[in-house]
Amino acid sequence: MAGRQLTTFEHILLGQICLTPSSGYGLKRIFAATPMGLYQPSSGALYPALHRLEQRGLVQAQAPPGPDSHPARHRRVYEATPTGLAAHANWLRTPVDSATVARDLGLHLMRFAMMEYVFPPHEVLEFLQNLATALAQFTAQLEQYTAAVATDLGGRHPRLALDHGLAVYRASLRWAEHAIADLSAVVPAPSL
Amino acid sequence: MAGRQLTTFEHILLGQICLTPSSGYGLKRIFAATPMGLYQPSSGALYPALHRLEQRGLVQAQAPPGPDSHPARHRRVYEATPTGLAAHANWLRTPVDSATVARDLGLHLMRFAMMEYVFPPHEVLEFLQNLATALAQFTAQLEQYTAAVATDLGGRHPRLALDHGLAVYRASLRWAEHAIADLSAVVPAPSL
DNA sequence: ATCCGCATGTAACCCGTTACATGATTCT
DNA sequence: AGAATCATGTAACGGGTTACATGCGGAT
Repeated sequence: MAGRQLTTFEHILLGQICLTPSSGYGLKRIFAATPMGLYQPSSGALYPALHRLEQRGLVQAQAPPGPDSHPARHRRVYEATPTGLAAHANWLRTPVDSATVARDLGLHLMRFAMMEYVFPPHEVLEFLQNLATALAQFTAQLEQYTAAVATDLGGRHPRLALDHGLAVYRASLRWAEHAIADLSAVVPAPSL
Repeated sequence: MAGRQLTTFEHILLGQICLTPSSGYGLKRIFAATPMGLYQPSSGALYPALHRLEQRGLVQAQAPPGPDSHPARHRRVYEATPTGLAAHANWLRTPVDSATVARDLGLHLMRFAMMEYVFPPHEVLEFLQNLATALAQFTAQLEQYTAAVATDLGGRHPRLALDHGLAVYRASLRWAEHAIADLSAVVPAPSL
């Protein structure tokens, strides 16, 4: 039934629509307003992606509500179908892989931002815990690699570049731990 | 003369070849061995890219050196042409834009790693200084944005995600400052 | 003799970018 | 009425992924 799996972009669109029914243009504005629009989708990416989501039955354009004359012609507001909501929740539950956590960090943060009203607190904490574990593993591997090639690195720059990675992922790990503490404060604990 | 500008991927391939003449397979191995091959190029991306670089006259396959029987059939080792070296140096000199420094951080680190034997120390320091400035500007903007939307952020997660960005880019900035200090120690200063 | 790793290449497919086209709504 | 903005769409193009094809070289 399901064809190939969704693009990252499609997943993010679907997530936004799950959060708030939106039109294509509305989504564009959201991307533009978002902290420093790191990615500004083009029309040629946006509208075809929405059509694909619609064809899969993950979203549907709201039927023009105005029963009168010309019912909101041209404006297509999409909302998520039950299938779409399920697909989105499923995506949010994708495990964090320590081998690719560095490459996918931005994506994981996106997922974290989107799971606030979809997951119960304990599942959010579980996600953050997995993220922290993956980051810890990754940094450990990086340290190990650094130690292994300590001498025969061709020059100072590669070593400094490694240091950068280490510094950044450690900061990310500290953030994850802080976020866990912050969110745990509200939800004291699953009582056991 | 020059068609459209090179892909990021093409620039990185060119840079590697400038550093060390390599075959396609050799480049593949380099990517695989590099700290956790965040990106593993496929044959379908690698070989066509090398052909494009060759057609532009940026690299050229070494003539089979063995004058005897079958001169290293099948192995194509590329080396950079003067044009290629110039294009690479030019790419390394691309300014760091504070508006996109977050998106391009990985790329800038890649460039930093590659400029060790291409640039004189003072130019490397200049690059790091520009990077630091851009990161400082970017984090300042992020802080400003955070303050502006402090109240009407819909939930806790978006705020935490912003905190993550801030933490990471601050770590990057600290690294840049550290790298400047580290490299300046060797090159005391341009004497004025 | 065969199997595996080296090494290069190609074709189908998909998606994002660029650039353009088009119509509706609102402001002046 | 005319301009700017809202809003959706499409065509050409390019490049990356997947998957496959091919040939050479050394190992068992």
